[in-house]
Amino acid sequence: MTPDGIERRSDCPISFALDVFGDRWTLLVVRDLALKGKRTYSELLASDEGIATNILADRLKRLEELGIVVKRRHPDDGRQRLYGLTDAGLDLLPVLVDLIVWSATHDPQSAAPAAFVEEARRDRDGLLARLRGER
Amino acid sequence: MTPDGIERRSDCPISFALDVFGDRWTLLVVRDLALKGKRTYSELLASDEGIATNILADRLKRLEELGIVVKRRHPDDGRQRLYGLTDAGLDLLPVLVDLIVWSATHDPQSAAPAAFVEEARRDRDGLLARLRGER
DNA sequence: CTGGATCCCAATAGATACTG
DNA sequence: CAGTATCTATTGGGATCCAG
Repeated sequence: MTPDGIERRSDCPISFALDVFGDRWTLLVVRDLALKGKRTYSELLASDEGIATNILADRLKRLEELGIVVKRRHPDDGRQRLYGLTDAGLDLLPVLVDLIVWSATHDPQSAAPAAFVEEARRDRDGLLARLRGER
Repeated sequence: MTPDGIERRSDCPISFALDVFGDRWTLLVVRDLALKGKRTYSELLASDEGIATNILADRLKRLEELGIVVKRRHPDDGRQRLYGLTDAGLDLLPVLVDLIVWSATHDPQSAAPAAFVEEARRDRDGLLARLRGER
């Protein structure tokens, strides 16, 4: 156990990334914040994959502790919280784009948007800059 | 359940990728084959992270079924098997490189090789081409 | 010997019911 | 609405067994 709360299995950077994202839900939360414009707990809870509420709460807390997500109060409605990505979270956009391209290429049933994939292949840097700017 | 044995939680390509790689071990096996030059079961078993033998056997079987890994007999020693990546496996190199860069940037205790990370930032395409060629 | 398969059991993840 | 509690299912570590 280290100061940031991650149990490192080795000093390999890929291993560290898997200690953070190596489960079936964490990166889906990041996806919803990074690419789907979701901001509130209920929006995140209504994912297509049907994330359970305890899992969502756990992952949001963990991502917040890791400095990947920030939680704020809604300026108008004090009950609501707004979730967003930090710079460290936005830096995951390359990983998300790579995963989309890989799945589009190798999943026989891929439903990845063709225009997005084509742009990712042709002008990856431009796409990433645009996605980052949209936040 | 689909023909390829993956249970899709949705038709999202990121979700599909996580259905395949969303655990703490699968991508470590890919890493050892893609970047560490490991080829045999015993070499893979001796990872820094201490993968258990049942987990390694399970992940190799799964990756083979998914067309990401190929298993052959050793030409000289019939007892040994040689594992390697298919093209679909090599196409994960971008993901691995992105994860290394992300960890190098955001892990306060990162031990990522500085020269590798610098090259990934400066000439990502060149690095990927070279890594692919080395296999 | 290498490359697994199997089993037991502990630990963790996750679905569902419930609460402030 | 935004979580917590509880209960169950799955994963994984470690030992052992087995086949070529």
